[in-house]
Amino acid sequence: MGRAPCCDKANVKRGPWSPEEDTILKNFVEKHGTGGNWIALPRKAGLKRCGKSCRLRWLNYLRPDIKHGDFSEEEDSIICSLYTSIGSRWSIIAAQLPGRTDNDIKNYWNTRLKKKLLGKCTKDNDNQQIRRLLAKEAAKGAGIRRPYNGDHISSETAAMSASNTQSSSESLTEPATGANAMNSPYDALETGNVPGSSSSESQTVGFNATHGTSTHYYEQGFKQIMSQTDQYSTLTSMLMRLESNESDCSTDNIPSLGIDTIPNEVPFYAPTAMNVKAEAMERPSSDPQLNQACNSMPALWESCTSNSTSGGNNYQFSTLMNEDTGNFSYGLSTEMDELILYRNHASNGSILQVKEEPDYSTAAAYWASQLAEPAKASGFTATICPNYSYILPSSEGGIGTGTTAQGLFQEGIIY
DNA sequence: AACCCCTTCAACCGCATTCAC
DNA sequence: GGTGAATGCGGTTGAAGGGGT
Repeated sequence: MGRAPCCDKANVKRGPWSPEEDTILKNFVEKHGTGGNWIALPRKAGLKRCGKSCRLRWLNYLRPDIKHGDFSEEEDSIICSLYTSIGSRWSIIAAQLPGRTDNDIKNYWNTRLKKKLLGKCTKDNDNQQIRRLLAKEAAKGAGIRRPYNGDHISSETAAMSASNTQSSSESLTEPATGANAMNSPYDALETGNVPGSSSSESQTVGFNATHGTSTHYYEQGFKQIMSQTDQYSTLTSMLMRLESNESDCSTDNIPSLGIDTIPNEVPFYAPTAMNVKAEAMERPSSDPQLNQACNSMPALWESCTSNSTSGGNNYQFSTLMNEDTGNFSYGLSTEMDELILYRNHASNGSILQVKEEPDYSTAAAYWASQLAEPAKASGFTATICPNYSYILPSSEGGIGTGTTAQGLFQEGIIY
């Protein structure tokens, strides 16, 4: 049996609101407020409307601070940026655009903005291009970075939902400051002026958390890392999805969580310059250049992957491609990065079994001694990755979020 | 003038979440 | 803690209007 209707459908008017109805509703709400009860409001106001309909009419049309009319370039950028970061969470996006309603923004995106971006794409590679355009549109606008920096991950949902109360969280539109500030991620890419890349800042990479459970561990670890990225909110939502399905996080079940579809979705290409795509662990790759790299180092690859799945020192050899530049970089990630990935390989299958301390020094040394030269010899450029994340395919057990190159680069090991 | 197609956007619907008891 | 009601949210629908033929 379905849910009981909220009102008597036979006795309520539906369809467009008349000016008279608007006047009645507007006068009533301005005089009495909503009384905290939309269901009872139409009866009190003398309207033959469903309470939900009244609420919608008021919120989307009648309330005094509604802004009608065309969207500005800045608003476009904000929408692009947030859509790229968090997807179709229109109420959160609307909270960043005073006077705009979620319905407005949703309609605007679906009918115009998306087409505007698509119009710039060629027919052959729309998906690739729209991602890049989104990233670039987003990078143009509003300095939206690190949207939830400083908040406990578990409180993200609340912070997002309570969109009007941001006292404890950083405003979405407030530009990043301090070591994390960056005019545009593209700037960093072009200039090599990587935040946190100086020697004095290199020690900030690592994880200071003391560890109880993996949840605590990656909350702390990811918070620290992702506070330096544009992708914090994206990854947070991803992690929360996994957290909510903890008991199902076996290797076999990862695909059922839908995680392996994420890389194809626009929202998971956050508005960074990098759009780094992970090709790691997916051999053979569709990319010949990547295959060449992998094939030139089979022993290393096997060594790394076998170590990774053993539950021991989980160093992961990764080959990352920067979609914007076409350059490749090599990385070596430690357990922090593969928390999601490798917890599935733990002998008992428990996600709580993770190594406590990611060891970037060792990882970096390993890179330097074992991987850097072969990488160089293969003719690949190690691209500086100031802030990035990557998403691994599920073929080897799930997804991971990467900080490998960042850690290594900040250690000053790479070139 | 009539018809068709397309775009826009207000409104609806059903589900999820929150709230009150 | 459980339950039902209220609210919030995002996807979808369909009426209205504009432009082209």
